[in-house]
Parts: sequence; C-alpha cells; structure tokens
Amino acid sequence: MLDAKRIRANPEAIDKELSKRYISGVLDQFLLLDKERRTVLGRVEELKNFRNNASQEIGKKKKAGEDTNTLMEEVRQVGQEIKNLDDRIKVIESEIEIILLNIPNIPHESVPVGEDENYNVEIRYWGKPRSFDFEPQAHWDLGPNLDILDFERAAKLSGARFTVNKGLGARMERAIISFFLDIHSSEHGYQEILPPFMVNTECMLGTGQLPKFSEDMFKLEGREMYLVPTAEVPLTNLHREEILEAESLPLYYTAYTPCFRAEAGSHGRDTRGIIRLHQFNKVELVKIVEPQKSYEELEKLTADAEEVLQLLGLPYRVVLLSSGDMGFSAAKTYDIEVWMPAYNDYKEISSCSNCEDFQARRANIRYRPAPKARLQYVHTLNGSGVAIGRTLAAILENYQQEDGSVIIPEVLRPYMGGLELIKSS
RNA sequence: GGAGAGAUGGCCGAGUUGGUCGAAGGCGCUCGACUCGAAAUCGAGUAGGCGGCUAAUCCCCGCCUCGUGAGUUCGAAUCUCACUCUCUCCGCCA
Repeated sequence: MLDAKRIRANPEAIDKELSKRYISGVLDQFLLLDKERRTVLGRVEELKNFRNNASQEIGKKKKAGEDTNTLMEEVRQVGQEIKNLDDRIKVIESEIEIILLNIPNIPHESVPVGEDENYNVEIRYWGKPRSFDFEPQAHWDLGPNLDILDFERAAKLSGARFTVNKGLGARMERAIISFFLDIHSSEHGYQEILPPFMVNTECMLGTGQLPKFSEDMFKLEGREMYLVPTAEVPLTNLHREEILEAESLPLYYTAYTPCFRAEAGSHGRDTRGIIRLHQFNKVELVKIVEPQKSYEELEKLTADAEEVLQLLGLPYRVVLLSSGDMGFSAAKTYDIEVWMPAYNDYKEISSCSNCEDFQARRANIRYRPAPKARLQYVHTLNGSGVAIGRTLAAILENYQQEDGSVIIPEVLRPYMGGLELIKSS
C-alpha cells in the first residue's frame, strides 16, 4: 500500500512512477475522495469539539443543581448531524481503502522499465550447462521410467497439475527440503519456522495477495481461510500489527511449506511434469529489516538462495525483472533461473524481492529507530530458497545418464542414506 | 460440542453505583543528579492514528482509539447486543 500522504503531496510524481507499471489514472478518484474526506472531517471535528465541551458543561451544571434541558436538546441535535457526517466519512474511507489496496508497489529506480519479460536484464550466470552426448530425457519421462513420479495416479486422486512422489522420489523431495533448511538455518542465520498452512484474510491482505488476486488462491469452503500460496504469507505476517525493537532487527526467517495455487489463467502452460502444480513444496526466505539496509539485504538474500544451487551443482542465471514483469508487492525482484535440459533454457526456480514498506504498511509492522524517535515501517523481503519440486526436476534432468539412471548430487547423499544413484529396478 | 472466566499503553496491572480517565501504580526505556566508573538511590520524561497549522516526520490546536462492530445517553474503558480471540473444566480426538 502506498502512503496516502505521499500521494496527496505529489500526485504527478506517483502517477509517473505507476506509469512504469503501465497503470494510469488510478489516483484521480483517490484525490477526489481524499479532498472530500478532509472537508467533512474538519466539520465533524468542530461539532465534536462543541459536543465534548457542552457535555462537560452539563456535568458541572447538574452537580450545581442548574437546569440543563436547553443545552441537552441542543447537543442532541448536533449529535444527529455528527452521526450523518461520520457515516459519510466511513463510506469515503472504505472507498479510499479499496483504491489504495489495489495499487501496486512503485518500482525502485534501478528496475528496468518495460512491459514484460523481454525487458528483463540478465545479471550473472553460474555454472555451465552440460553438453550431452546422448538425447537427454525430460523429467516427466525420467520420473515415471524410474518409478519415482506417478502422474497418472496423481490425476486419479486429484486431477491435473498434481504429482505423486514414490520411493526415492519421495525420499529425494524430503532430502532437498532438509538440506535447504539446514543450510539456511545453520549457515545463513535464518530462524527455522514451521507455520500454519492455512491463514486468514488479514494475512492475505497484509502481503498483497488480496484483494486483487483471490482467483489465484484456494479458499476454504465457508470459512475466511486460505491455503498458503507461499510461506512468504505466514512468515511476513508473523509480526503483523506489531511494534518491533530496533535491536531485534534484522529478522531472518526460513520455512518449508507446501504452496497451493489455483493457476487460473495458465491453462496450457507447462502442462507436463512438475513445473507448474496446484500443490508444490518450497523453502522460503523472509527478512524484516530497517529501511536503509533493505537493498543490501536483497543482494544477500539472493546470494543465499543462489548458494543452494551452487552446492547442488545446478547451472543458473540471475535476472533482474522489468517493471512490467514484477509482482504486485515488489519494488525490485531478482529471479533465479535454473538450467533445464528438456526446455533447453533457464526456468524460474526462485524469485527474490524487496517489498520496501509496501507490505509493512498493509500489515502494520513498525519499529522504533531509536528511543523516543517516531515509529517507522520496516522493509520486508522474501525469496524462494528455493522451489523444491523444480529443484528435483532440475536434478533429474541435469544429472541423468544415458541408461536413464540419475546420479544423486553429493550434498544430498547424507540425507539419502549414502545412496549415490537412482536407477530403475 | 457443553459450562465458566477474561481481553486496558512496549510489558505487568488498577479502574465496572456512566461525567475533567488516554487512563493510577509498577516494570522497562530516555535524560539528569550522585559516582573515578558502575550498581543502588533520587528527580523529570515516555501510547498510537487522523486532521489543521507548517519548510518540517519540531512545536501548537482539535478529533479518534481501553479486543472488533453496532446501540443506549447531553456524555461510555465503565451499561446493552453481536462477533473474534485467549484461558480453565467436561466430552471427543492425533
């Protein structure tokens, strides 16, 4: 959410910033309502001031045994007018809130301006895609052939866009989760959290999934609860409506959760394999930091996510997203894309964003910079560290051998009982 | 699911015959005194939001907020209703 005062003070500048996200004219209605709100507010506050003084006067007069009927009648009438004006203000404020909740974050100055992914900027590459001296298989062939992924039975259970991991497929998924959590908690200083997988509406508003993107999520029947689309939601909302001590910052959290997404509007995309599912596993990283440090922290967070891919020996590249390709809440986003032989291309496996105070404002997460100083909104960051299913797919494809077996990356072997190879039985 | 208790400032905790209560007291924190320094002690200060004024996120003025939302009243932390959450006991369950 943007700061209403900032919009009021400089609407042209904000409008220009929003044009980088190809949005225009959303401020006009806000400015109109904002002006009316302040006018009505001024009047009603005057009346309330009168009422407060008069009520006190009545108290005194009654104590002194004087007649108060005239004054009471007068205040009663003022009370009716106050009520009318208060009702109007309430309506205006809810309209203003709807407008503000639907405006995306403003891109950071370092973000390339452009309408889609074609304007993204490649930042760096790590590792070399392997050259195969045989025709590599896609993971959606490798998995079933090795009997570690079962799409047909998953369809029987739940329909399209689900998978069943079996045997070493299940074991490796669990191994990757443990490995990532261990690295981030032991090496990178994140506190491990196991949050609820269902959250309320306030959380979804706080991180920006609602009100705009309700069709992307799974909502529980008859309840104001949602299945988490990412652990970013529970982790960032841990401190919703809180005032944090400056000394407690920065806060680093990591969590494994399944992620549930309706994938509305992505029919026909990535229909094969485990790239795009309604339910997938992910280890997430979230940081809550002081504003002046957030961009430094974004670089570190991205590096933390990159490191797990380096340890797995998976080639990747880092891409800076353009203004039009960024998510709703982000001010700046790096995507990490892992090399996938079946696509002969890099495929997103992590998205690391600085949301600045956009989410903090919605979720009301503040801190006191110094004793006696005014409260300020914190900055929040999040990034996948990284997506588990896509990591499994990348391992299968990058570590496959000509006979269809798959070498287990060395760092995962301790998590898999020392096993070195997955081969069909 | 049944019965009962409760929700107040960063924290703990008074206040429920409605009226100078945004709110005693304590802790914590900040500043000062004492001290070589520290502890202890003493003194002062210390909620948030909105609006006006303003160069200002300094002052100053006003309005709102005692779980949330309605209501009664000239006036509500205090009374009424609904809801949410927490705790205790019973039942059920992993």
